[in-house]
Amino acid sequence: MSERDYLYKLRHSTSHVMAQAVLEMFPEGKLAIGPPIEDGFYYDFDLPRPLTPEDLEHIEARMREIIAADYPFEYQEISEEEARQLFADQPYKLELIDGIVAGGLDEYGERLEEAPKLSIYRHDGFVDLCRGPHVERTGQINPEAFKLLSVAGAYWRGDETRPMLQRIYGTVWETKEELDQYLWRREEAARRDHRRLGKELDLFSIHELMGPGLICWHPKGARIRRVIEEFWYDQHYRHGYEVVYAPHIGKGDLWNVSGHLDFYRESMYSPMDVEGQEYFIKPMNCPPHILIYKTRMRSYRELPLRWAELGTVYRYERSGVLHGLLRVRGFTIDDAHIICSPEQVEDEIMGVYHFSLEMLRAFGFREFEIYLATRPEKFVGLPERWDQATEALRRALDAQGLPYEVDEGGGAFYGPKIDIKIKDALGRAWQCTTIQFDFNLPERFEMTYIGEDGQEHQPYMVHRALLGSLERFFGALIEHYAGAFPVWLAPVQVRLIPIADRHNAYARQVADRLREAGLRVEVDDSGERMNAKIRRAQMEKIPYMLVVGDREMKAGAVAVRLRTEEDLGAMPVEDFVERVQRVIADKEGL
RNA sequence: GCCCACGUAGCUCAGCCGGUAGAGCACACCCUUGGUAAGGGUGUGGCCAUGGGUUCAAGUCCCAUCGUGGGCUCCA
Repeated sequence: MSERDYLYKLRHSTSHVMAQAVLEMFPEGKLAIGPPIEDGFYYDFDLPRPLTPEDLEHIEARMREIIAADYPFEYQEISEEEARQLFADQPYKLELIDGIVAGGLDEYGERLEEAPKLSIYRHDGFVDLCRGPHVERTGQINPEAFKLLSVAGAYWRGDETRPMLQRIYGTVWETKEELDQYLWRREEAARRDHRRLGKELDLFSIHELMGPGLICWHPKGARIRRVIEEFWYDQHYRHGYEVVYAPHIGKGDLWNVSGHLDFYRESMYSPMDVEGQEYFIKPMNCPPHILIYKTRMRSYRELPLRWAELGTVYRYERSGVLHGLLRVRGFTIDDAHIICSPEQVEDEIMGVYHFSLEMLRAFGFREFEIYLATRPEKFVGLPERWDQATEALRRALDAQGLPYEVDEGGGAFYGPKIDIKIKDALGRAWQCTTIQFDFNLPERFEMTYIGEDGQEHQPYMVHRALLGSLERFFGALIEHYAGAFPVWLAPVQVRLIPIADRHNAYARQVADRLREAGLRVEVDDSGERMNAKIRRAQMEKIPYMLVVGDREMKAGAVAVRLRTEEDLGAMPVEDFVERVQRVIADKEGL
């Protein structure tokens, strides 16, 4: 959203109107910042007491009065002195002024490009330090088209060592219709929330008794996981990978060599004592893969080695960050490590990137956010190697021709990376694919291979996950399809619905035939009426409902109803099998 | 971890100003055998998250803990 956009101005202006209303309620309140954001705006305040939902109603009501009064927004450039005087009792504003004057920092603490300039916006009695731009008058805000949504805690400048402020989120649009549409979108997103669908569709559960962030996969969720895993193994063998398996715990010495105890300890669980030795649950899969590499002398002729593992790891995550399947404490990475020569690394990166998009597309994802994350402040390895590696990643991205953003300083301490994200139902982006260079481990484990020249060389190592983790990817899949999985993934593909009990035997006979053809089938022989059976199958989002009664029994047929409510009428069982097998092979359609 | 809110039957939720717990769905049994989204009846089911406190009396008020949700910070 550009600063020139009307919506940007509208949201920014609404945020000021809200701040005025809040300050009138709490004259001693302190203002932090209040920018427009995607779909709305927020404003951070330091207030004498927590806000309640009722407060939001009062604030909204007062905002409507301010809007109705149609005050003009007035822009004014001021000197540093004037600014300091004006905001003398607003410590956060003073800090902002310090930033702008001293370092040319904007309200987020980011460096400003243009020369620092102090300006304010006024309307009615309210003044705010602000670059603008704004709409001309408060009356331009449609009182029917805004809504305050929630109050949340937020650290001043996003720094957890600074004070916790109260943030009010709001949304505003040009028309009431647009607001209603937005609110409807939010409700729709909540309806397809993977946590809700996971319960409704009996896919997975999380238990207080088990521990937060630990997932139990139910039979139906596990069915889907198995399909994903089988497809994944198949694709990896096709792409020249080998599969390896490694233990889930390892001695402290291993994690010392790898550097995890130095760099990653805060994400690792406390050690367990085994005969006086410390063992740790693995937070990553790389070290054992390297041990496999080091079991013998390696020749350049073997490279590249591509070793994959669906490796389950456990990481400590702060309790507040856990989120359904998307952020958990135990998860299975669809991991692989590519060990290759420096000359091979660019092709390997290219190959992984291509493979990744192929994989994500197979699961129906079409929109991605792609990032190239570069060297962070804290890093290991030589800067020249970083540059070289970053360039290799950049060339791979350019070759594919998809738009990407550069995340400056967002790389891991051991190497630059490419990340691919997909979005969840509420618009939050979640990382799936990550392709990262690793300058650290080959060094630490003294990995070598014998080159064409008969000398020892250190190989390059690329660490990559395509789906990210099976848990997170499953969560994204659930939301993406709102639980109506494509046929190849659906835990139950076909439900047989006998009209009366006398059709049960025929239904079972058909089910046997379908199972023989490799389909996942269930017979609903509950004593319910057909309508109830259909309703139940419909709510379970089963792709095919096969109704069988006297007519079908006589004809050796099935009456096919799709979950889209389309009725295909009766067809011979073999025709149905053929249709479904085609749909499964296509990975789409019904 | 931090801020705020929440935690009542397997699920979704009522439960007033403190006076000993309720609905729908699900589940079990009985009747019904019905052609494309809920047939009817009967019944089972609750340590009101956990532990303290206030009170004659706590699902209800207070505190702590655990868990969940919305955010912040951090990550696959």
